[in-house]
Amino acid sequence: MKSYDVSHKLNLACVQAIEEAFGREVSTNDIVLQHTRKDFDGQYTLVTFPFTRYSKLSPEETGKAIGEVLQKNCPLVQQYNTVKGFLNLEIEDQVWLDVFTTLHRDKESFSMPSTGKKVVLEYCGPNTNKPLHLGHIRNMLIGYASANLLSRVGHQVHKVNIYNDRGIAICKSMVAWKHFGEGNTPQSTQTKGDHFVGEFYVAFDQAYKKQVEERIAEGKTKEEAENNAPLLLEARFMLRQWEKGDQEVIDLWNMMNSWVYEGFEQTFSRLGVDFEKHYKESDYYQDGKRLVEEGLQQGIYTQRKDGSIWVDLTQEGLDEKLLLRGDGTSVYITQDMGIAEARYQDFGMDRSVYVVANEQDYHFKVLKLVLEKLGKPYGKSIFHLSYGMVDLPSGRMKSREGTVVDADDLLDEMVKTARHRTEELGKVDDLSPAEAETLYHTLALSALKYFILKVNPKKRVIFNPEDSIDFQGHTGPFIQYTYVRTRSVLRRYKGKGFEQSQHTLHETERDVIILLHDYCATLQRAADADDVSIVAEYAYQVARAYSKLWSEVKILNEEDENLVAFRVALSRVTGEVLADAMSILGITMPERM
RNA sequence: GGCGCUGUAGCUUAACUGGAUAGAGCACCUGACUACGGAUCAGGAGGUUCGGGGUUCGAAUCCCUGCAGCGUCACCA
Repeated sequence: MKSYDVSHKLNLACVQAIEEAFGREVSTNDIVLQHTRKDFDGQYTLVTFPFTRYSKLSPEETGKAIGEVLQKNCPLVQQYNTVKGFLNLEIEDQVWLDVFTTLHRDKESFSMPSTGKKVVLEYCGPNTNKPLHLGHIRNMLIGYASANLLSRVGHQVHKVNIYNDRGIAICKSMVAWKHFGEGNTPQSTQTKGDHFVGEFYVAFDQAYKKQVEERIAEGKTKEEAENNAPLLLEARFMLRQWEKGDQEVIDLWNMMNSWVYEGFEQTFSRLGVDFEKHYKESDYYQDGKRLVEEGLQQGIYTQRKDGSIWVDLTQEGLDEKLLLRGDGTSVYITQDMGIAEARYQDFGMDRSVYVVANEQDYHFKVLKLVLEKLGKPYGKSIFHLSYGMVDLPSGRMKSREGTVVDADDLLDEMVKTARHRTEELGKVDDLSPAEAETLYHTLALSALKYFILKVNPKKRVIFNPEDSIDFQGHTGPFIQYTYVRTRSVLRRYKGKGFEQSQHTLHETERDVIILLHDYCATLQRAADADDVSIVAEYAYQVARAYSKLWSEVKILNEEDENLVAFRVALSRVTGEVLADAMSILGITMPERM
């Protein structure tokens, strides 16, 4: 809660006013204060319906009674008006000017105190047998931005990644490389490592399909053919060899995975995301077993005749769930239990956030319950930040059908578009080639990141590769452009610094100040809701309000030099808030564009 | 089939968690001091918030029901 928070002060004033007017104590939580709609006079509106039962008056009369007391007692309130059950409060301009003076003068005005809470946030979680795609991009952007947001509101955040680096999938790539690779490497073929390995995953699938067809032609049933095609048998054999620790297989596996990691690192860095630690499934997949044994000892889990271990979640409305196979090998959830434990040992976090698509909602419900039943502190700390998957107009992306939107290709495409648009406008023809390239990259990423992050993470999104992503309107580049304007003003201004002002506010000035005033509360709301799109939406509103101000008042060409100093200061703070909000989203601001 | 998620202008979306006449952007039409940066601003047109009930002073939001799409219910990960 900031000392300059007008709505908080108003909230308290309303509580007192209601007590004075009707002799009833109400809680601050009962007060619904909202920003006044544009069509009415005022900046805050109190909804008075809930208080009619105390006042025994009509909603409108209730509002008048409260408004009367507020006008008399509360120095913030200049005037009031009522419309039906809504009491609109007009705040003194000087209040807003004082708020702005604080925002402008006090370097700490947008900082937030440490909460002392440790958060581990996992995102990305790719398989190591193929390159990253649009789904991973959404995951990474949401993950990275959420981590920034949580950190911005005072938590200590650790970003981690999990590599799904073992299993049948990577074995397929390995088998295919042995057969068709001819000893080639990413270096020898000038191919990005993850793409290189991905090509063999596709090659496996094609060769496998061919084998299946041949065997069907030989008179085998479809099922027979699919289950016993030599390539598949070979991949399964390789998986078993891997689990046995066969050195040749392990070496091949290490080599191919290292190619993939190198490729991933390039994409991470291009996208501007990073991790404090990468967990590898292969290092931990055995580790959950001890926890399962523990649960079995405590009688929380049950063992069947075949030796498999299960947890009964029917009381919780779910099913019975397998935790350990009859032969003692672990399943997906077993390893996630182990990794949760490892993570707690590494970081001792208060909260563990998993940024994973909503197709795994059920899995995380189970994981949380299973660990809670064990009484582990990291059980109840689990939060699945479940986001909607990215689909194409034709439905789900399918690698087999080649409809996957590749992350690197999409980035290339965006940079190309940014270059075209920038060259078309011709505003920065004097930049050096290197500066220009940096700018195209900055704009391209802004367009892409904003496009994805402005949507509520929970919603499923449909991405049409045919439609290009906009650079105008409700977009990242528009917000960057607004920032660039504020920078342009600051570059040109040679006058004195702003101290304070007492002028009558222009409507657009008031609108901008109120938005800046709301910044910290908005960040908090976004963090509480684990919804970074709230930050994106806010940045857009600020940019729009400033653009409107730009068109309606003069800044540098205003005659009153105090007013110029004020508007320059307003431009500075606006620019800083825009840059800060966008940096949470992982978007950087150019000085010119 | 059980469970879960989603459904808002042609398209992409917002609505501060139950509040005023559902707010923007794109696309379409019209206009903007020879401009402190026009990647902008202003205006127009575009809505049965999937359908039907219910709760409430008040519902896009909560409850019931139907429809559509998707996910999940593997000794896959």
